Amino acid sequence: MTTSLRNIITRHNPITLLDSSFGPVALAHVHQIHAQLLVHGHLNYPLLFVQFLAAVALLSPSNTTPSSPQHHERQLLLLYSQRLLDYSPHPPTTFVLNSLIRAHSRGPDPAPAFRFYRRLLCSPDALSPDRFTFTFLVGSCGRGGPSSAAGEIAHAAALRRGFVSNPHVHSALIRMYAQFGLLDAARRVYDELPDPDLVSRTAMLGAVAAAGDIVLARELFDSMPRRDPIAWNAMIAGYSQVGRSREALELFSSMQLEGVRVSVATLVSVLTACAHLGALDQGKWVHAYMQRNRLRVTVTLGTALVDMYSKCGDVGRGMDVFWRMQEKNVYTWSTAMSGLAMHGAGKECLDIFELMKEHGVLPTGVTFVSVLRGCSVAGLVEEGRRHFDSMRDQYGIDPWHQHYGCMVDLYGRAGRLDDAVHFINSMPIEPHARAWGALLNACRIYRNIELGEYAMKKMVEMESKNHGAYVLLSNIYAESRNWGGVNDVRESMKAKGVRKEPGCSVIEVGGEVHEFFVGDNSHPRYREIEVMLREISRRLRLAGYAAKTNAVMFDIEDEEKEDAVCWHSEKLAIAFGLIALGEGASIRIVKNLRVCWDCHDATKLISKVFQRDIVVRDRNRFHHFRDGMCSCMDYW
DNA sequence: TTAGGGTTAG
Repeated sequence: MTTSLRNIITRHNPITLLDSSFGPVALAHVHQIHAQLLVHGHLNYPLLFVQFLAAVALLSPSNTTPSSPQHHERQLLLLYSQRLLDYSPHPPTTFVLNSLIRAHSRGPDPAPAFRFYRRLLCSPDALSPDRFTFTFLVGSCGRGGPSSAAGEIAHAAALRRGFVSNPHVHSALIRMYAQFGLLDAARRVYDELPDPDLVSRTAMLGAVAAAGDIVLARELFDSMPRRDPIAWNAMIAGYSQVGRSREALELFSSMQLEGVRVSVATLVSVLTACAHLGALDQGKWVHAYMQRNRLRVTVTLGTALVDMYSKCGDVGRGMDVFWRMQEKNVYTWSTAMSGLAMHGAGKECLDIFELMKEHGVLPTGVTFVSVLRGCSVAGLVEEGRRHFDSMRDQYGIDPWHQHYGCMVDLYGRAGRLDDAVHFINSMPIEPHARAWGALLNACRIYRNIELGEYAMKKMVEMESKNHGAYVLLSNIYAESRNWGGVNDVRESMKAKGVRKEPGCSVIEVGGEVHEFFVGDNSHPRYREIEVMLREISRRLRLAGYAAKTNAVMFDIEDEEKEDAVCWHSEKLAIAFGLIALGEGASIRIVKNLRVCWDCHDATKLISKVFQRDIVVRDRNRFHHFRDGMCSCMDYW
């Protein structure tokens, strides 16, 4: 081809219209462009033919939700590019096959990528795979299926042909083994290079966050000769993923102090940390930062924002964000549903579920956890049963332990204890401790000692050190003033060396997170807190409240009952909130355990006597206290 | 003409 002809073709090249920066391309466009190329005879030129094929193939890779219209479209584009290859007048080149391997590498199944790899090896023109081939081929492994065999084959081939030290292949291998959870294998690859580059170091750091070894991850981070924004993100994400949320936020502060560029990925991890901590002020700050810097609200970022608002107690604002989001995926819908269920808005949760289905989004197992919780908090037993049955019948999802647990909870909360027991007995899988736990909680609500003892026995058989079982049973006895029973539980805990997880409540004041443990006097403003606690007791007593000392049995080791009630971590946090927050500001607490009856009653009364809205997130759900009432209607 | 690391729901 002469240079002038090439220029003309390039200038009017319709293939450039397939560039992904033009946004989604419909198959119809591809047909049009194909027709044009044919009419003008452009496809006779191998270069343009190859360019066209590669462009079509590259339109397809993306993580679309199976069965979504976009997914279908992309599958058709993949088929289209394969047809082009099959009917090509030109022999395939490594570039063309690389393009197809890459196109398949983003999908859930590495098999088609390997098909094209074999085609490359068996080509009559004796083509050889190159560094690009292995980057894509390795990248296709690790996402789908439990088998790491394909990945090992790709690794071996890359090794044989000497491509492992290519930085792209090297980092792809580390990431692949990390995705299989094979940390040792990732480490061996990492150690093969004497001086891995920043990308490989970050991949290794990510592999060590994912495996939960946060200390080693931090060592890797600190030992990096140089760090770019992605390395910072990886470390922040690591903290966030293992629940070390405070460290995540601290590192985010350092990142800003050092003037490192903040990206969407950073903010997603920061929002996750805020959601975990219940740090609404900091979460709001991130939202404002996004608006100030006009950051594009991607699906992931928007979803993280919805989650943050819901988990920080402001589900209304979370739903505002949700409705404004242009693009929603199954994560977004499930997050919103989970938030609504957590706040007791079961009916709304189910409405969103219907809307999601109308939008053609396929629910996952996680979605159904929210659906069933929504039914549970709304007391919709039959509807819950229908949804549970539809999981397998309509969507081919085998229920997980969690779904069975939700069903027991659903029957139990509705007072249908017999149905709950029957459900457990008819489970096709071995009932797990949580299922018995849900039954035990129902026995607490409905004060069924006999069944409660049985559920507890089953629960302890499975998890002998599950302190939750002991606490629940102890409460059942205490509620019925069966002090002998309470004592037995206490002795049995001591004998088995079971310790109750210490209660911890967190409250955010002025963007700072304050943490309180049971009987904790380490806070710098403890003196004032103590005075406020006395004031609370005085005013509650005036209002006719007597502490329910039986709930003290939560604190198995504490002998001073009356005092201990006052010292539960959420009371400390509430007292601090009353002191440190402005007049009328609502108090938001995040607690690691379930709220006990006494704290629940006391908080209701505090909300009335002090005229304060109090929002408590406990292990399971939210409680909105206002004017002496709680949104859970004493049902949790 | 092709490339690697960080990002969401229970």
